[in-house]
Amino acid sequence: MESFSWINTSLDLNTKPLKLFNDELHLPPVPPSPKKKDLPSNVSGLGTKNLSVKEETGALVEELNRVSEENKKLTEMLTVMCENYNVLRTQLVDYMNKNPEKEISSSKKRKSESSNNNNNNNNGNIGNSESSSTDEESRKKPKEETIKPKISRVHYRTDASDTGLVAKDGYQWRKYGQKVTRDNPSPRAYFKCSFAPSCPVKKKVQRSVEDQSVLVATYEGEHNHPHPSQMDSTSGSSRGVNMAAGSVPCSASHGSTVTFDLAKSKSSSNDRVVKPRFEAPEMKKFLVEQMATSLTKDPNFTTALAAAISGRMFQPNSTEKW
DNA sequence: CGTTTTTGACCCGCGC
DNA sequence: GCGCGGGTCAAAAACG
Repeated sequence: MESFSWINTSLDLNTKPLKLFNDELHLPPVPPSPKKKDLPSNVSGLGTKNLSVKEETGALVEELNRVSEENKKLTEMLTVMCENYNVLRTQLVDYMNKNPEKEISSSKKRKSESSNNNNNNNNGNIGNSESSSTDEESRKKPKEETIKPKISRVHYRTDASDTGLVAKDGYQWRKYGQKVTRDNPSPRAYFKCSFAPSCPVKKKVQRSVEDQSVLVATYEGEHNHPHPSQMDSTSGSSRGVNMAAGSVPCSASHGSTVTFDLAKSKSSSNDRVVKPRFEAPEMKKFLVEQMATSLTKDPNFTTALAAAISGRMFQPNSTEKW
């Protein structure tokens, strides 16, 4: 039951062109920690070659084409991944429908807690009300097809040496308890969202029994407030943070059909924006973390990145084209 | 000084 | 009814 497979987010990037590009410019290898004062002396030889400007622009255009093609490929890959995920999720839901007695024993919560939730939900009809009422209903009528898990589980890979139980998902959490459970020697930490009680989301974080370097975070409920990292960026025109959060590839490719809705929810009143997005911020974060990890671990990527940065540093004028 | 973390006590559901 | 175990509370400590 508990076995899970990691999404292979290793993108196997085609980093060669960047290296070639670097070589074509006859640039010196990037020093480990280049000081900016050294730059002019390094570049001085480059600036004299006016003849090679055309070659360079040609190479740039070629490179641009390559990159956009690669971008297209990546987008397609991500789309396929999203679709695969949806298929898997559908299968899981089907499976759980066929085996109702095995699934989620999560609804055996305290009475007081559920009453609290109801109180909250009566006041503000925001997003989460649907899921908790579903929880109530599912307790009364377990045979209905309402298996919409408001509980999602996310796995974070961390350093094995990192002893903390901090799953960095961007939200602010307040720890309210810690327990050593029977089946797992490592303690389980209990967190509430810092916006509690207005935001009823809770999470449990515990290291995996099988792999101590894996943090298993179990989320209960949905945040009824925007992601903290998005609050600053949404107001301005720059969407840099959002792009970094990884929502772009799906929106760029497939419109609203591609959604990660682990914690299935009808669109809340907050969702005025028409832009397609991952429904579960945890899932989004998870994907981003995975991609970031696999990217940073990939020496090809780091060298390519260094080459790209150095290329831009030596050609400050060309930045306008990007 | 306000907020967060720690940690032992307590609550509650479940199985026997 | 009792014990067990997971989840939560809340006072004290730690922290910024």
